[in-house]
Amino acid sequence: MNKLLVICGPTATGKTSLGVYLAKKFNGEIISADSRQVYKNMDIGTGKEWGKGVKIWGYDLVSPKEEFSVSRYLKFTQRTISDIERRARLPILVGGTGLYIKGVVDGIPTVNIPRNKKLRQNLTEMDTTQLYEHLSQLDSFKAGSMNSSDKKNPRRLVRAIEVAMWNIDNSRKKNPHTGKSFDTLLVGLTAPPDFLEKKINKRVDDRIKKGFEDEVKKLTDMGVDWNDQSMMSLGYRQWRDYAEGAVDRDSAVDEWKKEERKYAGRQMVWWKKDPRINWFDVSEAEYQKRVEKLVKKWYTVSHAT
RNA sequence: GCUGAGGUGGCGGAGUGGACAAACGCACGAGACUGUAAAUCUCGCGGCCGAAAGGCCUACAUAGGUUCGAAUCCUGUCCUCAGCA
Repeated sequence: MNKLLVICGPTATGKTSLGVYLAKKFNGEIISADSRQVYKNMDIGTGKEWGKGVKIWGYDLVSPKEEFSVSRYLKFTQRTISDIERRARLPILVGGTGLYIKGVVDGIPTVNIPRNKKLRQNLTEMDTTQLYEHLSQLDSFKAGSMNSSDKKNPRRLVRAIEVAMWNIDNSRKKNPHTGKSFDTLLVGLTAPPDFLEKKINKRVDDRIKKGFEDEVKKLTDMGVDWNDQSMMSLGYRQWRDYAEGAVDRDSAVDEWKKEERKYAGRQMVWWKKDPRINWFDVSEAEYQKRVEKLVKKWYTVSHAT
């Protein structure tokens, strides 16, 4: 079975650095699993790290005016991973977008069911109760299996309806995306909250120093709308309030840092229930060596199979 | 010193006699997650008991008072801010 190394964990834990380090040791190439680095012209704010002597795939896939999705991401990774394997190198998936990693590692069965714009348009008027009611009529099983949070989440309800409609219209066809199975090693990076907070704050300050403000200006100048999916990213989104004069610069920066911290928390909620992840605390000395040891063991053992 | 406004939970801020442990927002905590995922959404958030229903206690600067009943009315005290001296 082909190998896939995954490095996940909350923002600002140094995933890419570790990825680069391991790529050099194990003849690997990195694939970014980051839903924001896919946008062109958003370099500083999303923390792209070029030129580290290792090939990094997954940056600059689309224009920031475009819509992106897990589906597109998975199509991209399928191609790219095959390509890396063909060259007999190790694919290293590195990133903080849990759903994207899940898609690659475990597959998402309904991912190839396309969006239905017309349907979505028609559904915008409905509130969550009505949406849920509607879903129940189309697919009572799905409706019944939703948890109390998703039942009140319009976005999820709309998609569930979309999937249900598709299934009705295409009952013959099967369109499963099971994903390819890999011999996967999952490495997770964490840090104590106060350590992480300092790192986050510093990183935000660095990004501003590197010219984040100009980057945002270029984006709006080239016609990217504040409401575009890409601009809903951390930092850009908080910058809007400053750019529009609603808040002063310092508050925007503080807000950005705060949201970044909250995001790290959400990321941990996603991963901490996955027992397959091997966790490492990046505030501990020599952690990279210990990861390397683990990877080495996995790398050599599976080669024999 | 005088006059006016005001002191509510970690914060902002509602409430002006009963449905108040106190709207709403923020922060905080816990979670969800199958084509927007750096997105979106849910729950909790004075204390104690309880699985829950619910119960008990302490609370709206502070000390008293009026009332069946007060964060809401009255009085004293202490603070804060604004205007005048």
